[in-house]
Amino acid sequence: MLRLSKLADYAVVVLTRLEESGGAASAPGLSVATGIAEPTVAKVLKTLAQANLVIGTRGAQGGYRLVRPLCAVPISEVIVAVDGPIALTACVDGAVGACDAEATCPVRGRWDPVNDAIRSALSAITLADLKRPARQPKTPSPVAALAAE
Amino acid sequence: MLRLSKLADYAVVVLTRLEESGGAASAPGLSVATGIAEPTVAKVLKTLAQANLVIGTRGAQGGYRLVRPLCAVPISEVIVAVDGPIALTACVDGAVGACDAEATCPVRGRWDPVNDAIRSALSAITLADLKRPARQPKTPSPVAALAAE
DNA sequence: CGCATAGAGGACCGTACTGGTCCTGTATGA
DNA sequence: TCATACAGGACCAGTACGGTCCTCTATGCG
Repeated sequence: MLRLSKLADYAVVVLTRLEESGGAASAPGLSVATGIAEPTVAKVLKTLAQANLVIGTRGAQGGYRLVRPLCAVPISEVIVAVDGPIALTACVDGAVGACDAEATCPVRGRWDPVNDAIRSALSAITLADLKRPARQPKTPSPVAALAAE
Repeated sequence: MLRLSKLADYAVVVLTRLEESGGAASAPGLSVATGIAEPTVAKVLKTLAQANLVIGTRGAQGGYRLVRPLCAVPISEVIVAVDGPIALTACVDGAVGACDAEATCPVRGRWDPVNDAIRSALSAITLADLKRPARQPKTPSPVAALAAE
C-alpha cells in the first residue's frame, strides 16, 4: 500500500500542535492536546529531538520547543527522522548483497530515479502546507505544480 | 522506511523480462529467467493479469503477454495493482472512522497533497525508464525535471 | 535541600502484515 | 486423453511495527 508509518503521521500531528501551542509544550501536554497516548507522544518527540527538529529541556517546567517554524520543515525531513531514509526498495544507491538476484536482476539499480522523484516531491512540501484550512493559498504550492504535469 | 512491497519490485522485474522475451512468456519460463521462485512469479503475474497489465492464456503453450509496451506503463499503475491504492496514511480522501482522533487531529485530511504529489511523481515514470542502460537519455526524463526543482 | 516534574534512552512484547508456498479447479494444445 | 499452464483461493512462518514500560538524569519550586 506504500504506507507511511504511523509514527511519522503522529510526528506531523505533534509538530503542528506544537506550533499552535506557541512553539513550546511538554509531552504530557501534547498528549492531551492531540489525543495520542502519552508514551507514544514521548517516543515521537524523542526521535524528533535526535533529528534536531525539536529541542527538549529537562526538569520541571521543561518541554519541547520547535527549532524551526513549520514552513521551514519539509515533510521529507520528518519522514527521514522517524522512518529512516526514503528508499522504496533494498536495491538503492548501488547497495551490494541486499538482493540475492543481483546478477540476473534486469532493473538493477534503476529504482534510483523513482526514489529521487519521491524524495524531491516530499521535499517540496512543508509541514505548514499540511496545516488546517489554507483554502485559497495566494501562491500555488509546488504540490499543485507537480500535480498539474 | 517508506518501503515498497517486494511483490511490486518483482512485478517490475517480471514485466521487464517479459518484454525482453518478446512480449510473451510463461510463468515457469520467467521464473528461470529472473531467478525468482516459480510460485512467486505466478502470484505476481496473476495479480498483474487482474489489473489488465498482462493477459494470460491457459493450456499447453499458454503463458502471459504484455497488453501495452513498457513505455506506456507508469510504475504507479504497477504499484497500485500489486500493493493497492497509493496512500501514505489511513486519513485519505476524507475517509471517516479510520482514525480514532478525527475530532482533534490538526492535520485532518491534509495528507492529500502529499499523496497527490507522490502519485504524480510515480505516474511520470514508466517501466521503460527503469530498464537497464539508458546512460545518456536524449530527452531528459520527467524525473530529472522534478529533481531539478 | 528534597521532591516532583519532565526528558533521554533503552528494553520489551503482542499483533498484524507480508512474503512465500501449496492445493484445487479449469482451459487448451499435442 | 494427457500434460501443460493459468485462475483463485487458503494457508503458514518470519518479521517489522506500534505501543508500553522502566531506569536514569536534569531542573525548577516549595
